[in-house]
Amino acid sequence: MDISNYLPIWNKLKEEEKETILQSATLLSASAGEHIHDGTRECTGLLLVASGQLRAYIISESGREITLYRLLEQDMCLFSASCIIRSLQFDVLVKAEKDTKFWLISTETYKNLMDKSVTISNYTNEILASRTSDIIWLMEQVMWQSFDKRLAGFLLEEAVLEDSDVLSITHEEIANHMGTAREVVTRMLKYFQSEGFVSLSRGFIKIEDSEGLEKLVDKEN
Amino acid sequence: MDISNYLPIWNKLKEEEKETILQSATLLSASAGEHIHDGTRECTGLLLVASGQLRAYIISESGREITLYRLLEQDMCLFSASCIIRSLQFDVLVKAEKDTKFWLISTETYKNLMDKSVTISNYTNEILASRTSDIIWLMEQVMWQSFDKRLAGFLLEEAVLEDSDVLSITHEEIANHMGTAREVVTRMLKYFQSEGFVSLSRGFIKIEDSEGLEKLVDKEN
DNA sequence: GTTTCTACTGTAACTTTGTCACATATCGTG
DNA sequence: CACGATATGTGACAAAGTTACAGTAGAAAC
Repeated sequence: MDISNYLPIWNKLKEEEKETILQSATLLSASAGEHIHDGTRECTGLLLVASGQLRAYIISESGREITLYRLLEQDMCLFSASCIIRSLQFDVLVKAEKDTKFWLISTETYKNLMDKSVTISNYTNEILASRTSDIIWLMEQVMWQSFDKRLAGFLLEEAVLEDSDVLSITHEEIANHMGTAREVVTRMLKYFQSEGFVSLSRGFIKIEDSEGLEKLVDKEN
Repeated sequence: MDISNYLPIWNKLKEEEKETILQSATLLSASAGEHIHDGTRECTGLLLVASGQLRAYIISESGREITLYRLLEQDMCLFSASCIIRSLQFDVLVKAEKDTKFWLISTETYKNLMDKSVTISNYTNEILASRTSDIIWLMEQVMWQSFDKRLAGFLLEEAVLEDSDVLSITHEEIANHMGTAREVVTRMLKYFQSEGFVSLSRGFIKIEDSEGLEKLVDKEN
């Protein structure tokens, strides 16, 4: 399985462009928990996920985190390559949430490709726009959704990603995804448990009533 | 004064591209307060500000607003043209904050240019990345800054934009910029007044001690 | 198998911010 | 000057973030 299967625009590329990509992309692995890009300006390069799951997040001076979006198979991460696009002036961190394989394309290579190929440049646009959409969606959630709904939504989404009703996650990790404090998560989870939505044990959350959680998410007020 | 002075990449364009832009761009005006793009999917087109000031913002179901960024002379607004870039799936509204002149480039024209010119496509990338930076910066502010600092920063920035120590703005308008409730703004402004930072009157805020406000913004904790 | 250590969870008290319900004040217009 | 509309002020309460600490499960050490 080579990189061509993971680039939707592959067929639109010229032979020489394909060749350049094949030559310069290296397939790497990261185990769950490993840091891939630490947000400093040193350019990691362009990431294209082959399998597994990455998490892009920002972190405050005091160590508070919030997940901006996740990267699954075929997703491409531009923010780890801020040096390609001058105007990216912020520190997004990327770490593996599961064991992950990904291609790394060097920034020089990609920069060259972008400068020559409209196809690649326009594809980059699409990716950027798509990430921006994700971030604005997150902003809307953070600004205007009550925490109980957000947490319910997070648990349901997590169950999909894990493909299981039993989530292997700590309150602290949830807090880091959602940009809040661990105590706030604990408090709300206790409430969810008292309502019979979930049952709690150390390091695990079992979803007992996903319909109940869905109703909460969809509730009007 | 034509559009060429407002496009930094003008000199890099081919003659025919310049021609196309000159042909299709129309110079329009909007008075302060006027809506330019209402966030529905119908594509307004691409905006390029010649003079004045625009505000891009999002709005919640309950009518709460928050300003994502502002557009000044030479700034270009892509989000009013979500149909150019498929992946833009959100409703950003744009309104004039001052009397504004701007060029409107039709989406078809721009789409064609983007599909042919690497220069234009890459420039679009820069703009998108730059807006994304703004939004992430805003996210960091909203998540991790206390409200007193945010308000102090807002007042100082506003004074720069208005080039005056006397801001002609209501508490409600400030709340809409900052994504909070009017009462919260009133409460904090009263506190600022009691500290001698500002003096308040109906529809106006006078900055009496900008150093005090700056100190507040820069304060460690 | 018990002890010890560490990471995880629970909780109370308090601060800050957001919400709700009104009261009061100021300005422009008739 | 009265009236209506918009703007501001305020108290009581709710939701979420902070601080400080206590309890507890599971892994590691003995």
